[in-house]
Amino acid sequence: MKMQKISVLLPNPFGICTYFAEENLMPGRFVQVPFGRTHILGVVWDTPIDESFPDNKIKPIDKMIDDFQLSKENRSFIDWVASYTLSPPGLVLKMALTGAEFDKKSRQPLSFLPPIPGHAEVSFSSSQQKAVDDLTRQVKQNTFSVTLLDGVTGSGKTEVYFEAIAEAIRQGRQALILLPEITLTTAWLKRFEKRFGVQPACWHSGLTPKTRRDTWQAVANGSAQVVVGARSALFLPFQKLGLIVVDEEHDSSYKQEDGVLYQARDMAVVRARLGSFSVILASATPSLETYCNVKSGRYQRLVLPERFQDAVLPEMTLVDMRSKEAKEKGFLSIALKSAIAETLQVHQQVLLFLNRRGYAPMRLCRACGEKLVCPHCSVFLTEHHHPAAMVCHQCGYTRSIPTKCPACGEEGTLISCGPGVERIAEEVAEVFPLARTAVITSDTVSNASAFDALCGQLASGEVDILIGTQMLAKGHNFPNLTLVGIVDADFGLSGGDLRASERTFQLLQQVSGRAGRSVHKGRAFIQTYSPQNLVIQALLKGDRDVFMETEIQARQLLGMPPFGRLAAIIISAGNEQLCQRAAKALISKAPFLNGVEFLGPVQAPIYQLRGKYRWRILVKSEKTIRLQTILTTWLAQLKLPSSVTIRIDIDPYSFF
DNA sequence: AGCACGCCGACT
DNA sequence: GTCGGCGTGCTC
Repeated sequence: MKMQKISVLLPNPFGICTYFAEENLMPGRFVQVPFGRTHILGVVWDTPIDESFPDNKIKPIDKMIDDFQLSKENRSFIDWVASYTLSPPGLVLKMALTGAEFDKKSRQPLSFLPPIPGHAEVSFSSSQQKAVDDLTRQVKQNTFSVTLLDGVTGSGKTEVYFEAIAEAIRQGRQALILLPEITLTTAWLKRFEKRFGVQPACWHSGLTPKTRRDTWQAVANGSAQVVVGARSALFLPFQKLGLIVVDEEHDSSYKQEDGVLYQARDMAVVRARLGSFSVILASATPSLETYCNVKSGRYQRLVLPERFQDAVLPEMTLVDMRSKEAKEKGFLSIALKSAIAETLQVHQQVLLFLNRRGYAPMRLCRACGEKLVCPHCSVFLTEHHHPAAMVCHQCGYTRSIPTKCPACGEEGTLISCGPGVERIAEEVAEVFPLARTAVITSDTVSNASAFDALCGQLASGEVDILIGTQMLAKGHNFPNLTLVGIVDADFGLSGGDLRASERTFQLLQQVSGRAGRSVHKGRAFIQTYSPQNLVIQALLKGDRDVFMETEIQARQLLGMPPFGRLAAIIISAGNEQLCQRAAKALISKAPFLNGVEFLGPVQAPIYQLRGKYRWRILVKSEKTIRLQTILTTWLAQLKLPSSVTIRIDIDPYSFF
């Protein structure tokens, strides 16, 4: 029989390889092929055959797999993401094949019951109904569109986009909902079940291999009609995707920070464009990028006003921590402490927010000035009391809390600097010994059931004071929670991060919004050392749009995204000299081009991370320039030692 | 990315 | 004398 050559994309950095097949297999077919000493799953790709590759090195495929195909839409998406992020297409395919296994058949495959679009009849206010009508019309049209669903918690965003999902199901198409933190969504799943009568398929990193395999297959064969998942769900092999909802679209966890570096919210829009369907971006505090896209008319916007007249904004009080009367000792101001006392008096609940895990962010020797740092990273070790240890928040390195200074050997001279949530809990216990407190961080609440248990405790009034990190920003409303204290509003404002202000504003606005979503009037106390700061002022006035406009102006002036393009080049190596030399070599080859700037190299803010030294180069260009092409030609010019790794981060979110 | 081969330190 | 560290080389 005559052998045909086919191009197969493999789920590894190699990507496209040529194989022999007995027939001309069409792109999208799954095949098992020999590769090195192993046999792996690949997909016949659209790429032309590499005729320069010698025939005698081409192996025949093992077998073809008939169960599924990877549609043209999915293949284009993989190619698009690869070329945009400058990642090998094979690594993007790998994300799409996580869970794909064909030889293993589940004995009892998980079946996903079809969601029932008309399971529950929902009544809407007139503005909600208008949004529902708009969104369902868009889903019906089967054309590409992006809509920002703009409304605070409690405005009925979820219920509104549920109707768009119902419409997609009625159209016989699949729907995908992306959520930032998939582990803490029991409440969301309950609402879904109430509306549709069944649970949707879930996709996240915590799935068992069996569930993963079953879910992958159910998505591929279309029997899973609705999938709710973390960002990686975007790469599932949907057969007839008709809607993507990105909930909490501003959430920075949509940016994948290792492996293939992509922004799931943006890629959702790309996926929808390739498949000609609608995307709904839902948020109470939209990202600046989305806000700008609405302004320019690229995205539509539907605003949901509060469902109830009350509970609009909590009463905001700024506490200037520079003033002497603000505090006597500790980290809670007199004003905040008396507000806590008042709240406890009337048996209402308090939330204290501090975005710092552990007891203290640093330990310092007051005899010699030594600070405890991580042996693998250039950061301070955070002191934790529960359990007691010094922990590196970058790499996880853990050691005991020393009793004497490791540098000068003095006994008892190490002091804890600054507060973490545990230290706030300690102060609360001293000042309010009778109050029942709970500390909520990723250290204390590691999974969905723990979080649910805690929500239950809070709802039933078993907790008076909740102390926690940003984990508390989201989640349901507690009607009896009427006071929010932001312990350190300035946290996150310093540092050269492009989105520091934006993120802080979003976070603090969400946290303060936890107060008084109920019949009771809510109050928020914001402790700050920089009361004149734009973010703090905007927060105080609750004026999102003014904040956004000012931030837009600042970014526009600097040519920063979304008004310009940005890529970060991170050069890392275990050998310090080698790393620096590579960085210098790279910059020396940087082309001189109009509208493109190469900034750096500089040592990364966290110079040493997990034992690797790191240098950074930032490339900034005008919006009209395709940065990827420039980067590829630039970086192809020189061969670096194999012990030096280069990472390209298009549209970077992290700058350390 | 895996997975091999290959050349130098602490153990039965 | 071996087990094993991860440096570099290869996979259609």
